[in-house]
Amino acid sequence: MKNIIKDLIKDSLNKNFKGNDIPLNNIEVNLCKDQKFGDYSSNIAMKIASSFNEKPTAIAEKLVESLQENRKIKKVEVVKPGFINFFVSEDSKFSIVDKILKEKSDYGKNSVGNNLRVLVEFVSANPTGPLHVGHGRGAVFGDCLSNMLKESGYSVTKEYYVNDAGKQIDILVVSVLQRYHELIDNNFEFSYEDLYKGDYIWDIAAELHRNEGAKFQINSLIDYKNTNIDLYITKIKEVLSDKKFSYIKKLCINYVLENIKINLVEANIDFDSWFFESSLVEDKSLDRVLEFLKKNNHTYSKDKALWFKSTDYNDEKDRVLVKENQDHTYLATDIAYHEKKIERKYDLSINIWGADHHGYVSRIQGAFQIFSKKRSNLKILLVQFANLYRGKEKVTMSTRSGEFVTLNQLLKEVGKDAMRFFYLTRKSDQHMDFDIELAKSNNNNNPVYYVQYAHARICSIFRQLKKEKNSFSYDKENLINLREEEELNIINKLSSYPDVILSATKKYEPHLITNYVRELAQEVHAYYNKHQILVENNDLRNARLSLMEAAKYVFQNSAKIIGIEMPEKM
RNA sequence: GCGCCUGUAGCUCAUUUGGAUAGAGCAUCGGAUUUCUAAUCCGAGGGUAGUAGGUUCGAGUCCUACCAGGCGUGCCA
Repeated sequence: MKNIIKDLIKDSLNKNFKGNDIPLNNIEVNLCKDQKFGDYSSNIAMKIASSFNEKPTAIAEKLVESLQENRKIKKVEVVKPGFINFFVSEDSKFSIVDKILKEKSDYGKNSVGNNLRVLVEFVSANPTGPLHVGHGRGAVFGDCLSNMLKESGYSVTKEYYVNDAGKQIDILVVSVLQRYHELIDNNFEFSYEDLYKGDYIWDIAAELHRNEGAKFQINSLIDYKNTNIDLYITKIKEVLSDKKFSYIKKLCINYVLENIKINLVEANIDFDSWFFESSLVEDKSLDRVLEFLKKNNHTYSKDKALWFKSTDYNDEKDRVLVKENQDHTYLATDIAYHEKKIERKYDLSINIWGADHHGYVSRIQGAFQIFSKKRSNLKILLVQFANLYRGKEKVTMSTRSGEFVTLNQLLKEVGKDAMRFFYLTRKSDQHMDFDIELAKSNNNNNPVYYVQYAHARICSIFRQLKKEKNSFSYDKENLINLREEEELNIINKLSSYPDVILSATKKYEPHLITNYVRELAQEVHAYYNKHQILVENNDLRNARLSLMEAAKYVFQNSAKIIGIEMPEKM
């Protein structure tokens, strides 16, 4: 509909201002907030008024006069500052119901994606412990965004980047070894301040002990108790042998990743691909990328370290790729990983990061630019953390101390649907507060129930219809019976759904969809309360049922994108 | 210090690439069910959009300064 109006305006512009410099491809047509202004409006007259030195209203009048007749437009008006308001004919409004009933689960889809290959990388939490609520928002955001992109015709791969090669993993191994030795021999003092302390460390140690006995016991490290952690790790690898250390490492990573996968599945998130940092070292991609950077003058050596000239790309300072001790940094493998994304021929890479990583954006964008020559191919979206509250008390979290609320706990407390919906009601770059107590104690205040209830009510109507031994038969001609204000409101809402999907996708803003579906639920509840759907008159009843059936599809289609259930009964 | 993000009703947040009277939910108060599910609906009160300027037909939205909060500023990941 928007496009039809745009074309009409374009045509009229050509008639009136031919030869002049008018942005024909940039005509704005928007849905009206208020019904009294009509259904759609355009501000084109005000936009171009200054360049013709005429009053906006005068230009608007001129444009309206030469507008072509169209049976879908009932009326066109010019209002005060210079808006042109369009009133859509009833016929054309009803046709949206017909369209939905024909397209069903396809209603809302579009093809702007044109099958472009998109890689969405998200969560990517270090496999050093279970996912906690800090990861939740990004996880849900990334998953929903992927669903939206699919709906818009992109070919989407969801990927989790597993940091299994760095120092943090070694610390995890040491943490497990510590508990393992406590299980074998309490006198073995293996303490170190910075180790991981969660219960899962005990679980892994116990599994190791159960399966392998005392095979990994070591006795000669007490002298290194107070050295720095790097030295400590090196020493352990030496005493234990690299082979045994790697064995335990593999065990740890598998254990933690399994746990993460289970959590994600419970949150209705599944990944297409798990990319391991270690593979970049093993297949020499890292070496290759470092060589390329060196050769092309993007690096230099200083203080026995290799530096990346990230200041060439808006970074505040240059960054180290290879440390003095010849270990590579996280950045080095991350650059190799992004080079790999280009090599894997994705048209668009989307990274979803916690907002605390924003300082990292320019250096990765810079590196990406070096390999792709096109900056626009990498989109980095930052998701603000949700502050977690229990009542008035803020919950502080730290993976190290082991004091964190896991994603699993949150899922159990508030449920998958509520969690996903709640996370998605806010713009992702906006800080948000998540009060667990409120979400737990006040289930009926949760917006997700409001939406699901609207859908369940519709289903209930159809159940009642069956009970009355009646049936629903659809006839397009019947739709003219929909004359109530509430019915037209619902029709308007339903017709804007494809636009919402499109603009949510373009702007990477899933919250537009949760807002939309809540508004639709509101219209449906209001209608349900005021009007009886199962009326005596066959034509009217079928018309109303058609409308409800259409609404049902839109509820289901948006629920699929949001990733929640739409129960038939509550 | 420097950089990025944020500031909208008592609280949590919306506000469609700058549009018409800034909207929801929660909380408060008052109503609605012989009816397809009351997890619902209808109504009321509640605002200097952090502050001060600027840009223009028009600013919560863009620009500048200041104030307040968050994050970043590692040869950590």
